Amino acid sequence: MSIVAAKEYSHPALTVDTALFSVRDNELVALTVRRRREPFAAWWALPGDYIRTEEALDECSARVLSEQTGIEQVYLEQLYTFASHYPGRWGRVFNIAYFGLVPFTALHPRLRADLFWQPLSHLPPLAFNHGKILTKARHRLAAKIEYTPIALELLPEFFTLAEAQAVHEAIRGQALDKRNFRRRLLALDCLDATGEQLQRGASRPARLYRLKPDRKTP
Amino acid sequence: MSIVAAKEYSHPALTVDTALFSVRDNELVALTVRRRREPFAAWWALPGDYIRTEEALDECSARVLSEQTGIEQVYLEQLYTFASHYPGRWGRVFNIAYFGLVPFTALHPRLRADLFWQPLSHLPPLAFNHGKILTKARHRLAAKIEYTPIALELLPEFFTLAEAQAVHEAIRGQALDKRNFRRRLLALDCLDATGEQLQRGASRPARLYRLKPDRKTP
DNA sequence: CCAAAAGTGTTCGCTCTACACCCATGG
DNA sequence: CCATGGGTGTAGAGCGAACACTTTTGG
Repeated sequence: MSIVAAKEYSHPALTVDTALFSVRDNELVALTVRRRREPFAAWWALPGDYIRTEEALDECSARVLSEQTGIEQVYLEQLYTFASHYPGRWGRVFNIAYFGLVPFTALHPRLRADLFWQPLSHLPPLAFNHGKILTKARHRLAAKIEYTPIALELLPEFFTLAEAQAVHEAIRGQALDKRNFRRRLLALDCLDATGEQLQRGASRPARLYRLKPDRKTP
Repeated sequence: MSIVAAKEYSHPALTVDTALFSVRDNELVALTVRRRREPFAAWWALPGDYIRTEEALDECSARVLSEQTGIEQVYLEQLYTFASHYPGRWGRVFNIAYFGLVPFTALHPRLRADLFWQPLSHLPPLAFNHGKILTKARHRLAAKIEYTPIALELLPEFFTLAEAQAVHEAIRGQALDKRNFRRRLLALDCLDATGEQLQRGASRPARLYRLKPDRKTP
């Protein structure tokens, strides 16, 4: 890298935009925000914002989710950086895209009219290049679920094995064998059986598990 | 993303820096450039530059490699984006890091005094955060070699199976079984046997292969 | 006692691994 | 004929996939 006066080069705007997934009724959904301003006023967009001076990238993604959706404590990882150009005063924009997973219950109580969980099977067009970001995030999720227990981040703190299986089935889009699923998940040794049970309806109660507190991030 | 006047936010410098790997004498090496200017004058750095206006990210990585090393036709993929801060007039810098693979022969004829292939076993300190970038690139390479034939990008157009095996062994740092390696690689169905043979020294000639022309990028 | 979801083992086939000898060539 | 690296097959172990019944509870 040859250092020269930086002003000879473009100093464009940088945003962090986050594709945030959850699972509702056994269906994979992504969070969108209704835009209020031009460009793309009234379109759905991913939560995102310009990066603030001195802010770290991971912090920025978490801050924006907190401000725009009220969600805290999200699993986040960096996804990809895109370069775009828009006519008018915005000009060149770089999006540093993040990829996030939350339990559906994390947002539900605060869901407002300008926030909406889009089922991935019926996505509307999104503002800017957010459709492309979401597509890439979806591929990352589909790939990563095959070799890490990352999908457990979509569940609340305590969950049953049946719930864990439903989440995996929603992402993979196909049914899994119950015995094989349980054996493999427990073999990863990342779950603690709490001893508690969940009684739901007219059936045998299910044991509740949670992620081991000292596990590595998936 | 709420659109506001962009000038309320930081408009920092953006660089693209590329960790370029090759294999020399069965050892994994990374290309570094000797810096001429402050900061970090005379330190080794990864090839990189500021992004030019209107330039796409992939193009920028390829351009910088071409300008600074003369290498064309490199396998490149985006790696990660880092945010750093340096005192003085440079201030905030974002590095969009790339990860590249080339046959060792691609550079050798043009190797100049300010370019050096660093053996990864004896890395000097690098300028800026380039040591961190290189570490991350190395992890990506080690992970990806396990499930894609990406390491073949380190070989010239025509190569023997023994050469392919040597490259994998250099990256993994351990010897592999010859029969198992060949069986697996050929089973991927990404190689064409050219029918040509390579005679080298006092031994049976080796068949030459090349990547199938219509293969997908690894 | 019936409906509903939870929980539990075994068999089979395939894939991965370990392993040793003959072949073609140049000197 | 000897040294050098190229090329080949098979047997055993481990892993993942397929598959059905019993248990616990509420109504």
